[in-house]
Amino acid sequence: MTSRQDDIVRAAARCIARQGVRGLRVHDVAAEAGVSTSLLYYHFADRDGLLAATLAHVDALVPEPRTGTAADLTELLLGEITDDDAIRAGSVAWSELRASAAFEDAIREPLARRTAAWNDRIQAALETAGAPGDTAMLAIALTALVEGLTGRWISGELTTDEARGVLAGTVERLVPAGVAA
Amino acid sequence: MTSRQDDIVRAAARCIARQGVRGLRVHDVAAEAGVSTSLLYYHFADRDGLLAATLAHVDALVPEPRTGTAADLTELLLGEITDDDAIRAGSVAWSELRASAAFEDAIREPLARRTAAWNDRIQAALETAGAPGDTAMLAIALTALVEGLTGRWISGELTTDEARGVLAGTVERLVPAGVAA
DNA sequence: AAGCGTTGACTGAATATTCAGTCAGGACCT
DNA sequence: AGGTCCTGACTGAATATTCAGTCAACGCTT
Repeated sequence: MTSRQDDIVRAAARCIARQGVRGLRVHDVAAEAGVSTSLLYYHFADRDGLLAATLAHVDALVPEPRTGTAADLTELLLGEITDDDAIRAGSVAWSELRASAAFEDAIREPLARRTAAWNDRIQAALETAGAPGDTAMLAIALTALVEGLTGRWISGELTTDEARGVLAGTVERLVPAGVAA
Repeated sequence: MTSRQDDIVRAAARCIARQGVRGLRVHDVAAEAGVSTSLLYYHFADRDGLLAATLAHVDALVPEPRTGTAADLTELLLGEITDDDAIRAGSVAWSELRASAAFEDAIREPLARRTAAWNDRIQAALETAGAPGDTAMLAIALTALVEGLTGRWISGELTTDEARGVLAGTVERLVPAGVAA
């Protein structure tokens, strides 16, 4: 991956955050990267190839799951919903990918892989915290809850604070009090 | 609404279930309905008009919120995730709309209205059931959880039974045992 | 060092494709 | 005849894709 390819892929990621996968225009990507449209076709086979490279790039950006400590759990989850622009852009892209997965087989596998990693990370945090019961199930529920709240958040139905409040309140109810300390 | 209009609207709904709102092509709708593209423009002003009629149609299919009884709560929520084709198609469309709302202002308001009605219904069920605490917040959390799980379900990461299992298990944890009885 | 051939990166302009939307008119009714 | 429902053929705008050719840099020869 040359630096120019990298520029293009990063530009594509920004465009996706703004317009969604299906709103992605090669012309826009070229403009965003400050190169000619043709160059995209020099470096990538076609629009789909560019898309694949961009997904791989975004995928690689996510830090590897670390084993969380007890204190991390709530923080880990709340970290997905903040006023940080990069976080919000990531959430928009994620939500877009999630919805697109129903129609485009190509993105299911990477999406599933990342979801699984996220679930594992949350489950590890739950177990470190000594949460009782089926922690695997609980982890899925928590990450799904975050995704659901994120959807409300980015579609403007909940403010950042409201979404965070609901999330924090629910975690408190789901995971016995001592754990969050 | 003539029967032909109805055919078209139903065809559009099927197309949306397959391709999503943003993947909806008027040509495909016409083919699905077995009529010419031109006829769509005879019956509807434009693509957006067709879309609006289709959304209204789908909307009308959803039963009016009734005051739920205690026994209803879990059932009410689980009803969103079943092997019924119509339910699944509705979920796909809903998820698509939710993701699109980040990019298209036009659909935010109707989406928010339906979400609010759904939240109210769940909150009412919670109160009838005598659930303690902030029932408004809990209702939001539960509906958001359903949306999150639905996303996993329609993107193939969870089977119907797995999604239902996680949902049922989480409701049980969130709402004190006696309530579900 | 100066000339020469070659290559990889890149561009502008042209072309191909996709798609919503239009229009003139046909069929069928009353 | 006149209205209603309907169609096939078309258009224009937006978009993706291709292509011929430019340019700077590099190695090789003398």
